[in-house]
Amino acid sequence: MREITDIFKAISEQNRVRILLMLLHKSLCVCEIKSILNISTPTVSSHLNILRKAGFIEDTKDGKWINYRIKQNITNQVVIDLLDSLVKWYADTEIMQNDLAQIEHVDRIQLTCNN
Amino acid sequence: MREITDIFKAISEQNRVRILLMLLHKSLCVCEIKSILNISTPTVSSHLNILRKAGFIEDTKDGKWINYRIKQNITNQVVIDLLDSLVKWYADTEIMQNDLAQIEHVDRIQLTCNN
DNA sequence: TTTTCATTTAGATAATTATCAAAATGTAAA
DNA sequence: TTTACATTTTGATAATTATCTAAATGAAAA
Repeated sequence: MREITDIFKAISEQNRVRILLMLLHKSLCVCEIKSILNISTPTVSSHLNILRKAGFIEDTKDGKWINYRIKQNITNQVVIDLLDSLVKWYADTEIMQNDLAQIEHVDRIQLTCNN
Repeated sequence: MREITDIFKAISEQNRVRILLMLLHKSLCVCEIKSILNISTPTVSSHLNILRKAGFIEDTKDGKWINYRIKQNITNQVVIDLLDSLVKWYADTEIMQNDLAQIEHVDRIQLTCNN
């Protein structure tokens, strides 16, 4: 029971929902997410950790960067159902549309990730 | 967007999920809920207020008591979908089975609600 | 009209959470 | 083997939340 409410808690914060919606369209590194959400790197890292523990995402190494993406083989039915629903529920929101437009033009090479 | 995360917040707390699952089977008053969750009356009242603001429940008067029940004409699609999923997600949990067994035998007349 | 009693509100407190700056880590490139 | 830099961890702080007791409210019954 605690496990399920932790999944709900994970999507109860706007920045984390924005991260999930972006990752549903494209894998991203911490500094790319930071550049869109305009919050500090440690805060992004903390949100990613919460989403990972809840079972939504996983990470893979890519040179200097760590790519975060939606988990590949999800077995938890709550997580499966919620990922499926999130796009539908947030489709009409302006913030999601803006974020998705922005990730198309994000370039990690040009980002200075510590500032 | 804020409105949707508030809905997730509402179901991110175990006592509130237990209340929703019970109300999906039977309307209940504050003191009946209190007798099952073993928390104080004001705390139950606060949880019900959060669930009401999120759009899950409504209340009707019944003599001395106020009956809380699942909202009758829900238009918010997130709330509709979540109520539909909650039973499925929690069906296997021991707490839910215990709670549902208990509400069958609850008798508001015998409960002393202020203690 | 007074009393009773279910519920809500107020006020206080302890726990949790989102956040940041600074320091640590770890790895790829020079 | 240094250096550079993306990310994580640490430590601190402000905001939010769950909870309680005590007081207030409001309506039904006596």
